[in-house]
Amino acid sequence: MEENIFRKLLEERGWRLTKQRNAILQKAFSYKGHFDPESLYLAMRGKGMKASRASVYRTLNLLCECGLVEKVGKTEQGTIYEQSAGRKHHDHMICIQCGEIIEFYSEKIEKLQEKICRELDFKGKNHTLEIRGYCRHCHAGENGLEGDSSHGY
Amino acid sequence: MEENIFRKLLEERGWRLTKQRNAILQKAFSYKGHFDPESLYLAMRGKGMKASRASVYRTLNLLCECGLVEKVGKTEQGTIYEQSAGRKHHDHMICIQCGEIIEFYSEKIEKLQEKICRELDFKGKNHTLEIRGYCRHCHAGENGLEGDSSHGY
DNA sequence: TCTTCCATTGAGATTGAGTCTCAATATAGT
DNA sequence: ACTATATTGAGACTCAATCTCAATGGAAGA
Repeated sequence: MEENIFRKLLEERGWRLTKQRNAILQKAFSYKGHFDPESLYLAMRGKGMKASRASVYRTLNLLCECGLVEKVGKTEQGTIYEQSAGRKHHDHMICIQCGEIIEFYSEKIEKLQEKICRELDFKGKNHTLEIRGYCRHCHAGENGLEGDSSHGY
Repeated sequence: MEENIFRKLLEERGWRLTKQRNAILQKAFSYKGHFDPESLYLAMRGKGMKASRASVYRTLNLLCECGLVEKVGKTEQGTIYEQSAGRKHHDHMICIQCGEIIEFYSEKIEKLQEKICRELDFKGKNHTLEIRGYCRHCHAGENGLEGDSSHGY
């Protein structure tokens, strides 16, 4: 039961595992992939478990500090989170048509980043690599119409 | 004079090069590096050239569509832009202590991304790679205290 | 030049994510 | 149970960004 991991991590920092925090925790981990605070909040209202918007945001921040959850990025619709406990690091492709998010991982890219950090004397803590474009389903039939081939794509 | 390039691009789309648009254009291009809409707006108020906040946001969106300017990313303080006309694509390191932004470019990383896109049948349009951490000046003297070495850094 | 038409502007209202406030409530330790 | 402290939640607040709509202004024709 992962709740115990949470409790331990929380207690190490002198935090309490309250009903609300636990509920938010459970809900966050019920998502296999990505989620945003507002959806999580609304989804919880539906069920018996409820917590205020303020608590949802507060708790998500705590979970981030614990390293159980992490911010993937900011979009027009707000911050996107995902659970990170036990998950391997990965990067994202985002379809700008349908919004699909595809995860990928490249050992080579990771290594190259480390190399560049060393070269520039930068102490990297984390990073995000986000490729925006059209997914398999959305670029079917298009003839590469508009724009911006300046990046070599 | 780059203004002519702008005018041509605007006219191609049936847009007018108004005083305000031109002023915003000039101001945006006066930045060598990154800028945000609010700063640009405030900086303009100071000078003779002025435009409303609404026009600044509207015009920056137009400039993005033209490809003259591009969104680098979203931060707590809002969207960061940079001019992209004539500039080579590059990625960013951001110091989470002092906010310094370091630009870098890696041909190898670019190529790897293209390869991964092909493999996953994803039509990449653009991307952002952002490494967060501590710059040369800010990590001096630290002993790698807190956190998150899970990414290999 | 005058007039009509339509794009553009700007002040302020509005939205929406996220944070803050603070009184009420819950919990831990004694 | 009592006290001290942590937490909660409703709603106020902040701030970026967009929207509204009356007023402005430039372009093209009469």
